[in-house]
Amino acid sequence: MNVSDQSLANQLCFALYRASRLYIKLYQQALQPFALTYPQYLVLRMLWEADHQPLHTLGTQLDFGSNTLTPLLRRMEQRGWIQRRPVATDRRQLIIHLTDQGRQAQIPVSQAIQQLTSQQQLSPTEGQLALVENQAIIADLQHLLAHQSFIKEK
Amino acid sequence: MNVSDQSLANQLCFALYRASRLYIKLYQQALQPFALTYPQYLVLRMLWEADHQPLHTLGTQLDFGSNTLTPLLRRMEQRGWIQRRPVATDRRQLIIHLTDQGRQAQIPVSQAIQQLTSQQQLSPTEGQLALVENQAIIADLQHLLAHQSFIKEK
DNA sequence: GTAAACTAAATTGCGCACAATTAAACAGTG
DNA sequence: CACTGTTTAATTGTGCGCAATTTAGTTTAC
Repeated sequence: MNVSDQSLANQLCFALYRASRLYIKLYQQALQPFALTYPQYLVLRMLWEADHQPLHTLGTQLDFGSNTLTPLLRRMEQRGWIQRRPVATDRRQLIIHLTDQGRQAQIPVSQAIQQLTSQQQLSPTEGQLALVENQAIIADLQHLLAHQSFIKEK
Repeated sequence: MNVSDQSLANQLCFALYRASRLYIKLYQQALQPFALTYPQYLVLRMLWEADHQPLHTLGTQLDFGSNTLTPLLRRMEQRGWIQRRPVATDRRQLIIHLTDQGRQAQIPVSQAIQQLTSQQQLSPTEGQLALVENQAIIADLQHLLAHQSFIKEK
């Protein structure tokens, strides 16, 4: 963006911030009966897709560091969704895998989400467009932030 | 959205979540020299626009409750950006107004933000489009959430 | 083979977000 | 005036996010 677009960036950042919080609030309504939070649901979805992932891999996909994931996964283990297992070959790593409870939650949790998201009035076409636009923003910001931290090291 | 769009909603929610976090991370880089956080910057911008606002009004505009604003404003007062004054006519209310430091920060803070956001490669046209799309999502979600809480009360 | 560089998880500390509750003050009604 | 309902801020408790650091383990270079 060029120099005259302060206001656009401000509006866009704020819109993303509000939209994200509202969307998560909607998801939390569906997740509340399961005592799951949105970030925990994200972890479950990753594991439903591919079980037995190292903590590090989950972090890469969700853009979470160990400082976020370690306590989050501890809570999820306490509540019986997952288990955390050390790796024999590399004792730094931790493999996360689903419990039976975690696996069996997939269908009812997905249904609860669907029950709410299906009530959205937004057309799928507009949703698709928003998705593409926001992914472009993500790519742009990732590039910019990577470049910034490169500058900082100098 | 219709029932077949679980995956779209999931992707959209996650994209908003990631984009929001990345954008805020960019803003925090600009705000760090001033020891300001992004939500604190939002409050400052509201007050630069219109000083002497009640806590409640700030909360409405930013979609924050008193449970978020009360400690946030306390920290901002401690750091000299604002002052919190009781109202004579209604002792429940609290008027927030800028200090000299808070007023004088407008130009340097805005410049620091501009310095970073101007480096975005995203075209203003695309930014505009994303803004419009996301505002539609916000409106949709607000409507849906308001309706949901109406159901809950029954 | 071992010192240095690297990698991964955990820890620490702070500041949000937000649900739920409490407490205080105000406004309207009979 | 007392009563009821509403509005507003504050409080409490939980769970992220994330910068910065620490600890432990592994790989690489010499």
